[in-house]
Amino acid sequence: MAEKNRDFRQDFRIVYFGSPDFAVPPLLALLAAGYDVPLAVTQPDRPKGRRHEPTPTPVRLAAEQAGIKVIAAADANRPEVVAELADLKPDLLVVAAFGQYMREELVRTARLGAINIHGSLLPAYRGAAPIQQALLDGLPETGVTIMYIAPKLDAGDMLAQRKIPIEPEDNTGTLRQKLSQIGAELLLETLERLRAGNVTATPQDETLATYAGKLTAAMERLDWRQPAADLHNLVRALTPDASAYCLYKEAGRAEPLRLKIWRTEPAANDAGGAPPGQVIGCDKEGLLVAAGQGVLKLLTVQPAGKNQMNAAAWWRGRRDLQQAGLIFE
RNA sequence: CGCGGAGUGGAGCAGUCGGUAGCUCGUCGGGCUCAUAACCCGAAGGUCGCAGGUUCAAGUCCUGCCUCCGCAA
Repeated sequence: MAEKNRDFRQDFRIVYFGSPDFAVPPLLALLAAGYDVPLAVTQPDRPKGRRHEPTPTPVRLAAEQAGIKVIAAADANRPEVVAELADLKPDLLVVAAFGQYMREELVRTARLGAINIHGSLLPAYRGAAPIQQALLDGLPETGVTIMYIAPKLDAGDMLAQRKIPIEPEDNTGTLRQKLSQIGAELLLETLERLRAGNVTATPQDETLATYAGKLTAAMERLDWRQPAADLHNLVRALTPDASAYCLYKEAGRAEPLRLKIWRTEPAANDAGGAPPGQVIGCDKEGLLVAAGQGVLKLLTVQPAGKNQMNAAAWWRGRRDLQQAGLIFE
Protein backbone atom coordinates (compact mmCIF):
# COMPACT_ATOMS: atom_id res chain seq x y z
CA MET A 1 0.00 0.00 0.00
CA ALA A 2 2.79 2.38 0.91
CA GLU A 3 4.50 1.47 -2.31
CA LYS A 4 1.37 2.21 -4.24
CA ASN A 5 1.06 5.61 -2.59
CA ARG A 6 4.62 6.41 -3.46
CA ASP A 7 3.99 5.59 -7.09
CA PHE A 8 0.92 7.72 -7.06
CA ARG A 9 2.80 10.66 -5.66
CA GLN A 10 5.67 10.36 -8.05
CA ASP A 11 3.22 10.37 -10.91
CA PHE A 12 1.12 13.18 -9.53
CA ARG A 13 2.48 16.42 -10.90
CA ILE A 14 1.94 19.63 -8.98
CA VAL A 15 2.92 23.17 -9.83
CA TYR A 16 3.24 25.27 -6.70
CA PHE A 17 2.20 28.91 -6.37
CA GLY A 18 3.25 30.87 -3.30
CA SER A 19 5.36 33.71 -2.03
CA PRO A 20 5.87 34.46 1.68
CA ASP A 21 6.89 32.35 4.66
CA PHE A 22 3.38 31.03 5.04
CA ALA A 23 3.75 29.22 1.72
CA VAL A 24 7.01 27.46 2.48
CA PRO A 25 5.94 24.60 4.81
CA PRO A 26 3.27 23.29 2.42
CA LEU A 27 5.79 23.23 -0.42
CA LEU A 28 8.31 21.36 1.66
CA ALA A 29 5.61 18.95 2.78
CA LEU A 30 4.73 18.13 -0.81
CA LEU A 31 8.36 17.44 -1.60
CA ALA A 32 8.89 15.36 1.51
CA ALA A 33 5.83 13.29 0.62
CA GLY A 34 7.32 12.50 -2.75
CA TYR A 35 5.05 14.46 -5.08
CA ASP A 36 6.36 15.50 -8.46
CA VAL A 37 6.81 19.27 -8.15
CA PRO A 38 8.83 20.42 -11.14
CA LEU A 39 8.01 24.11 -10.90
CA ALA A 40 7.23 26.85 -8.42
CA VAL A 41 5.73 30.20 -9.38
CA THR A 42 6.29 33.16 -7.11
CA GLN A 43 6.31 36.94 -6.95
CA PRO A 44 9.32 38.82 -8.35
CA ASP A 45 12.16 39.85 -6.08
CA ARG A 46 11.11 42.96 -4.21
CA PRO A 47 13.20 45.77 -2.74
CA LYS A 48 13.58 45.26 0.94
CA GLY A 49 15.42 46.60 3.95
CA ARG A 50 17.31 49.82 4.56
CA ARG A 51 19.43 49.32 1.48
CA HIS A 52 16.47 48.65 -0.69
CA GLU A 53 18.00 45.55 -2.16
CA PRO A 54 15.91 43.19 -4.28
CA THR A 55 15.12 40.17 -2.16
CA PRO A 56 13.78 36.85 -3.38
CA THR A 57 10.59 35.52 -1.84
CA PRO A 58 10.90 32.78 0.79
CA VAL A 59 9.24 30.37 -1.62
CA ARG A 60 11.80 31.15 -4.26
CA LEU A 61 14.64 30.49 -1.85
CA ALA A 62 13.11 27.24 -0.63
CA ALA A 63 12.34 26.03 -4.14
CA GLU A 64 15.79 26.79 -5.45
CA GLN A 65 17.36 25.08 -2.51
CA ALA A 66 15.30 22.02 -3.33
CA GLY A 67 16.45 22.21 -6.94
CA ILE A 68 13.07 23.17 -8.34
CA LYS A 69 12.68 25.51 -11.25
CA VAL A 70 11.23 28.87 -10.28
CA ILE A 71 9.29 31.42 -12.27
CA ALA A 72 9.24 34.82 -10.58
CA ALA A 73 6.48 36.62 -12.43
CA ALA A 74 4.79 39.92 -11.80
CA ASP A 75 1.75 38.43 -13.51
CA ALA A 76 1.40 34.67 -13.76
CA ASN A 77 -1.46 35.05 -16.22
CA ARG A 78 0.83 36.17 -19.01
CA PRO A 79 0.64 33.92 -22.07
CA GLU A 80 4.22 32.66 -21.84
CA VAL A 81 3.72 31.53 -18.27
CA VAL A 82 0.44 29.82 -19.11
CA ALA A 83 2.13 28.15 -22.08
CA GLU A 84 4.96 26.86 -19.94
CA LEU A 85 2.49 25.39 -17.48
CA ALA A 86 0.46 23.81 -20.23
CA ASP A 87 3.57 22.05 -21.47
CA LEU A 88 4.12 20.52 -18.06
CA LYS A 89 0.60 19.05 -18.03
CA PRO A 90 0.29 19.23 -14.26
CA ASP A 91 -2.39 17.30 -12.44
CA LEU A 92 -2.99 20.08 -9.95
CA LEU A 93 -1.96 23.59 -9.02
CA VAL A 94 -1.44 24.17 -5.31
CA VAL A 95 -1.63 27.77 -4.17
CA ALA A 96 -0.69 29.32 -0.84
CA ALA A 97 -0.51 33.06 -0.30
CA PHE A 98 0.57 33.64 -3.86
CA GLY A 99 -0.64 37.19 -3.98
CA GLN A 100 -1.94 37.33 -7.52
CA TYR A 101 -5.31 36.81 -9.10
CA MET A 102 -5.33 33.64 -11.20
CA ARG A 103 -7.42 33.58 -14.35
CA GLU A 104 -9.41 30.67 -15.70
CA GLU A 105 -6.93 29.82 -18.46
CA LEU A 106 -4.13 29.59 -15.92
CA VAL A 107 -6.12 27.35 -13.59
CA ARG A 108 -7.21 25.16 -16.48
CA THR A 109 -3.64 24.21 -17.34
CA ALA A 110 -3.98 21.58 -14.62
CA ARG A 111 -6.15 18.53 -15.05
CA LEU A 112 -7.76 18.98 -11.64
CA GLY A 113 -7.59 22.75 -11.48
CA ALA A 114 -6.16 24.69 -8.56
CA ILE A 115 -6.59 24.43 -4.83
CA ASN A 116 -5.66 27.08 -2.32
CA ILE A 117 -4.59 27.02 1.31
CA HIS A 118 -6.21 29.92 3.10
CA GLY A 119 -5.46 31.06 6.65
CA SER A 120 -9.00 31.34 7.97
CA LEU A 121 -12.18 29.38 8.48
CA LEU A 122 -13.92 30.36 5.28
CA PRO A 123 -16.24 31.94 4.42
CA ALA A 124 -14.99 34.21 7.19
CA TYR A 125 -12.02 36.43 6.46
CA ARG A 126 -11.62 36.11 2.75
CA GLY A 127 -8.86 38.31 1.42
CA ALA A 128 -5.30 39.34 2.02
CA ALA A 129 -4.98 39.46 5.79
CA PRO A 130 -7.12 36.76 7.41
CA ILE A 131 -4.68 35.99 10.19
CA GLN A 132 -4.22 39.62 11.15
CA GLN A 133 -7.93 40.32 11.17
CA ALA A 134 -8.72 37.29 13.29
CA LEU A 135 -6.26 38.55 15.90
CA LEU A 136 -7.53 42.09 15.61
CA ASP A 137 -11.05 40.88 16.30
CA GLY A 138 -9.83 38.96 19.32
CA LEU A 139 -11.22 35.62 18.16
CA PRO A 140 -10.70 32.58 20.39
CA GLU A 141 -10.03 30.33 17.41
CA THR A 142 -9.32 30.35 13.72
CA GLY A 143 -8.06 27.83 11.22
CA VAL A 144 -7.13 26.92 7.68
CA THR A 145 -9.30 26.07 4.73
CA ILE A 146 -8.38 24.26 1.57
CA MET A 147 -10.62 25.19 -1.30
CA TYR A 148 -10.74 25.36 -5.06
CA ILE A 149 -9.63 28.49 -6.80
CA ALA A 150 -12.68 30.19 -8.25
CA PRO A 151 -13.10 33.37 -10.27
CA LYS A 152 -14.29 35.23 -7.20
CA LEU A 153 -11.65 35.91 -4.57
CA ASP A 154 -11.37 33.13 -1.99
CA ALA A 155 -14.90 32.03 -2.75
CA GLY A 156 -14.26 28.54 -4.17
CA ASP A 157 -15.82 25.36 -2.90
CA MET A 158 -14.18 24.02 0.23
CA LEU A 159 -12.42 20.67 0.45
CA ALA A 160 -11.18 20.64 4.02
CA GLN A 161 -10.97 22.79 7.07
CA ARG A 162 -9.24 22.61 10.42
CA LYS A 163 -9.55 24.77 13.53
CA ILE A 164 -6.95 25.79 16.05
CA PRO A 165 -7.25 27.94 19.16
CA ILE A 166 -5.73 31.40 19.23
CA GLU A 167 -3.61 31.64 22.35
CA PRO A 168 -3.49 34.91 24.31
CA GLU A 169 0.17 35.37 23.47
CA ASP A 170 -0.20 34.56 19.78
CA ASN A 171 0.65 37.23 17.28
CA THR A 172 0.55 37.28 13.49
CA GLY A 173 3.96 35.67 13.32
CA THR A 174 3.29 32.76 15.65
CA LEU A 175 -0.22 32.15 14.40
CA ARG A 176 0.87 32.23 10.80
CA GLN A 177 3.53 29.67 11.55
CA LYS A 178 1.02 27.36 13.21
CA LEU A 179 -1.56 27.76 10.47
CA SER A 180 1.03 27.21 7.81
CA GLN A 181 2.11 23.97 9.43
CA ILE A 182 -1.44 22.77 9.84
CA GLY A 183 -2.19 23.84 6.30
CA ALA A 184 0.67 21.69 5.09
CA GLU A 185 -0.65 18.66 6.95
CA LEU A 186 -4.19 19.25 5.80
CA LEU A 187 -2.96 19.62 2.24
CA LEU A 188 -1.34 16.19 2.26
CA GLU A 189 -4.45 14.63 3.73
CA THR A 190 -6.61 16.34 1.17
CA LEU A 191 -4.46 15.13 -1.69
CA GLU A 192 -4.74 11.58 -0.45
CA ARG A 193 -8.49 11.91 -0.31
CA LEU A 194 -8.55 13.47 -3.75
CA ARG A 195 -6.72 10.46 -5.03
CA ALA A 196 -9.17 8.13 -3.32
CA GLY A 197 -12.09 10.08 -4.75
CA ASN A 198 -13.13 10.69 -1.20
CA VAL A 199 -13.60 14.44 -1.28
CA THR A 200 -16.70 16.53 -1.17
CA ALA A 201 -16.50 20.09 -2.37
CA THR A 202 -18.70 22.19 -0.14
CA PRO A 203 -19.90 25.56 -1.40
CA GLN A 204 -19.32 28.51 0.89
CA ASP A 205 -22.27 30.18 2.50
CA GLU A 206 -22.16 33.58 0.87
CA THR A 207 -24.32 35.14 3.54
CA LEU A 208 -21.58 34.49 6.08
CA ALA A 209 -18.71 35.79 3.97
CA THR A 210 -16.51 38.50 5.44
CA TYR A 211 -13.44 40.19 4.08
CA ALA A 212 -10.12 40.79 5.75
CA GLY A 213 -8.35 43.74 4.21
CA LYS A 214 -4.72 44.51 4.88
CA LEU A 215 -3.90 46.45 7.99
CA THR A 216 -2.95 50.00 7.19
CA ALA A 217 -0.14 52.17 8.45
CA ALA A 218 -2.70 54.49 10.00
CA MET A 219 -3.71 51.70 12.38
CA GLU A 220 -0.22 51.35 13.80
CA ARG A 221 -0.47 54.27 16.16
CA LEU A 222 -2.06 53.23 19.43
CA ASP A 223 -5.01 55.24 20.58
CA TRP A 224 -4.81 55.01 24.33
CA ARG A 225 -8.44 55.93 24.74
CA GLN A 226 -9.36 52.48 23.53
CA PRO A 227 -9.76 49.51 25.87
CA ALA A 228 -6.60 47.67 26.83
CA ALA A 229 -7.90 44.43 25.33
CA ASP A 230 -8.36 46.09 21.93
CA LEU A 231 -4.93 47.64 22.06
CA HIS A 232 -3.44 44.27 22.87
CA ASN A 233 -5.23 42.71 19.91
CA LEU A 234 -3.95 45.43 17.62
CA VAL A 235 -0.38 44.91 18.80
CA ARG A 236 -0.69 41.19 18.21
CA ALA A 237 -2.17 41.67 14.76
CA LEU A 238 0.61 44.00 13.66
CA THR A 239 3.52 41.96 15.01
CA PRO A 240 5.92 41.15 13.45
CA ASP A 241 5.16 42.38 9.92
CA ALA A 242 4.66 45.92 11.15
CA SER A 243 4.47 47.18 14.68
CA ALA A 244 2.26 49.29 16.83
CA TYR A 245 3.80 52.42 18.26
CA CYS A 246 3.08 55.40 20.40
CA LEU A 247 4.75 58.75 20.92
CA TYR A 248 6.31 60.36 23.93
CA LYS A 249 8.05 63.62 24.66
CA GLU A 250 11.49 64.01 26.12
CA ALA A 251 12.91 67.07 27.84
CA GLY A 252 14.91 69.27 25.50
CA ARG A 253 13.47 67.79 22.33
CA ALA A 254 10.66 69.38 20.40
CA GLU A 255 9.76 66.40 18.25
CA PRO A 256 8.01 63.53 19.99
CA LEU A 257 9.84 60.23 19.89
CA ARG A 258 8.45 56.97 18.67
CA LEU A 259 8.27 53.91 20.81
CA LYS A 260 7.43 50.69 19.02
CA ILE A 261 5.33 48.25 20.94
CA TRP A 262 6.12 44.65 20.10
CA ARG A 263 4.56 42.68 22.87
CA THR A 264 1.91 43.48 25.43
CA GLU A 265 -0.41 41.86 27.88
CA PRO A 266 -3.73 43.16 29.14
CA ALA A 267 -3.43 43.79 32.86
CA ALA A 268 -6.65 43.27 34.74
CA ASN A 269 -5.98 46.22 37.01
CA ASP A 270 -8.14 49.23 37.08
CA ALA A 271 -6.38 52.33 35.86
CA GLY A 272 -7.48 54.16 38.99
CA GLY A 273 -8.66 57.20 37.12
CA ALA A 274 -5.34 57.81 35.40
CA PRO A 275 -5.68 59.49 32.00
CA PRO A 276 -5.23 57.21 28.98
CA GLY A 277 -1.57 56.85 28.05
CA GLN A 278 -0.18 57.58 31.48
CA VAL A 279 2.49 55.32 32.88
CA ILE A 280 1.11 54.17 36.20
CA GLY A 281 3.70 51.64 37.25
CA CYS A 282 6.43 49.21 36.43
CA ASP A 283 7.07 45.69 37.63
CA LYS A 284 9.55 42.96 36.78
CA GLU A 285 7.82 42.09 33.55
CA GLY A 286 6.87 45.39 32.09
CA LEU A 287 5.45 48.83 32.09
CA LEU A 288 1.86 49.52 33.09
CA VAL A 289 0.03 52.10 31.03
CA ALA A 290 -3.50 53.31 31.57
CA ALA A 291 -5.85 52.68 28.66
CA GLY A 292 -9.34 53.92 27.97
CA GLN A 293 -10.53 50.88 29.85
CA GLY A 294 -8.19 48.83 31.98
CA VAL A 295 -4.42 48.76 31.91
CA LEU A 296 -2.06 47.59 29.21
CA LYS A 297 1.25 46.11 30.25
CA LEU A 298 4.03 46.75 27.76
CA LEU A 299 6.43 43.82 27.68
CA THR A 300 8.71 44.40 24.71
CA VAL A 301 9.32 47.83 23.25
CA GLN A 302 11.75 49.48 20.87
CA PRO A 303 12.76 53.13 21.09
CA ALA A 304 13.73 54.81 17.84
CA GLY A 305 17.33 53.99 17.01
CA LYS A 306 17.51 51.13 19.49
CA ASN A 307 16.95 47.44 19.48
CA GLN A 308 13.94 45.75 20.95
CA MET A 309 14.16 45.56 24.68
CA ASN A 310 12.29 44.63 27.79
CA ALA A 311 9.94 47.50 28.57
CA ALA A 312 10.78 47.41 32.28
CA ALA A 313 14.50 47.67 31.52
CA TRP A 314 13.92 50.64 29.28
CA TRP A 315 11.92 52.36 31.96
CA ARG A 316 14.49 51.61 34.69
CA GLY A 317 17.17 53.28 32.62
CA ARG A 318 15.11 56.35 31.87
CA ARG A 319 15.26 58.11 35.20
CA ASP A 320 14.55 61.38 33.44
CA LEU A 321 11.18 60.12 32.26
CA GLN A 322 10.42 58.58 35.62
CA GLN A 323 11.00 61.86 37.41
CA ALA A 324 9.00 63.90 34.95
CA GLY A 325 6.21 61.37 34.70
CA LEU A 326 5.16 60.12 31.31
CA ILE A 327 1.99 60.14 29.32
CA PHE A 328 2.15 58.43 25.96
CA GLU A 329 0.43 60.21 23.12
C1' C B 1 26.57 59.27 -1.19
C1' G B 2 18.07 59.87 0.96
C1' C B 3 17.31 61.82 6.53
C1' G B 4 18.50 60.53 11.48
C1' G B 5 19.71 57.94 16.33
C1' A B 6 23.12 54.76 18.90
C1' G B 7 27.58 51.71 20.44
C1' U B 8 30.07 52.76 28.55
C1' G B 9 30.50 46.09 33.64
C1' G B 10 24.85 40.59 32.23
C1' A B 11 20.22 44.37 30.91
C1' G B 12 18.61 49.54 30.49
C1' C B 13 20.72 54.33 31.07
C1' A B 14 24.02 58.96 33.26
C1' G B 15 28.63 60.99 32.47
C1' U B 16 27.90 68.87 32.38
C1' C B 17 33.54 73.30 30.92
C1' G B 18 38.76 67.04 28.77
C1' G B 19 41.46 65.28 34.90
C1' U B 20 41.56 57.19 34.58
C1' A B 21 33.65 55.99 35.48
C1' G B 22 28.29 56.35 38.14
C1' C B 23 22.71 55.06 38.61
C1' U B 24 18.52 51.51 38.41
C1' C B 25 18.00 46.32 37.75
C1' G B 26 20.32 41.62 37.59
C1' U B 27 24.21 38.18 39.60
C1' C B 28 26.98 36.20 43.99
C1' G B 29 27.56 36.18 49.53
C1' G B 30 25.39 37.46 54.19
C1' G B 31 21.21 39.25 57.25
C1' C B 32 15.95 40.04 58.53
C1' U B 33 11.34 37.16 58.05
C1' C B 34 6.65 31.84 58.97
C1' A B 35 7.95 33.18 54.06
C1' U B 36 9.05 36.10 49.65
C1' A B 37 9.74 38.11 43.54
C1' A B 38 9.75 42.53 49.58
C1' C B 39 13.50 44.87 52.80
C1' C B 40 18.79 45.62 54.92
C1' C B 41 24.30 44.96 54.49
C1' G B 42 28.36 43.61 51.46
C1' A B 43 30.97 41.81 46.97
C1' A B 44 32.28 40.57 42.11
C1' G B 45 32.09 42.45 37.27
C1' G B 46 34.04 47.79 32.54
C1' U B 47 40.80 47.48 27.33
C1' C B 48 34.16 53.25 27.83
C1' G B 49 32.80 49.53 19.30
C1' C B 50 37.93 49.54 16.46
C1' A B 51 42.33 52.28 14.67
C1' G B 52 45.02 56.65 14.49
C1' G B 53 45.65 61.87 16.03
C1' U B 54 45.68 66.40 19.47
C1' U B 55 47.02 66.96 24.78
C1' C B 56 50.74 66.75 30.73
C1' A B 57 45.97 64.12 30.66
C1' A B 58 40.31 61.69 26.39
C1' G B 59 34.50 57.88 27.62
C1' U B 60 34.68 63.25 26.92
C1' C B 61 38.03 66.96 21.17
C1' C B 62 39.61 65.66 15.64
C1' U B 63 39.99 61.94 11.46
C1' G B 64 38.96 57.22 9.38
C1' C B 65 36.57 52.50 9.86
C1' C B 66 33.12 48.61 11.77
C1' U B 67 28.37 47.26 13.81
C1' C B 68 23.17 47.96 15.33
C1' C B 69 18.74 50.61 14.74
C1' G B 70 14.48 54.44 13.63
C1' C B 71 12.24 57.24 9.43
C1' A B 72 11.65 57.43 4.34
C1' A B 73 11.29 54.29 -0.02
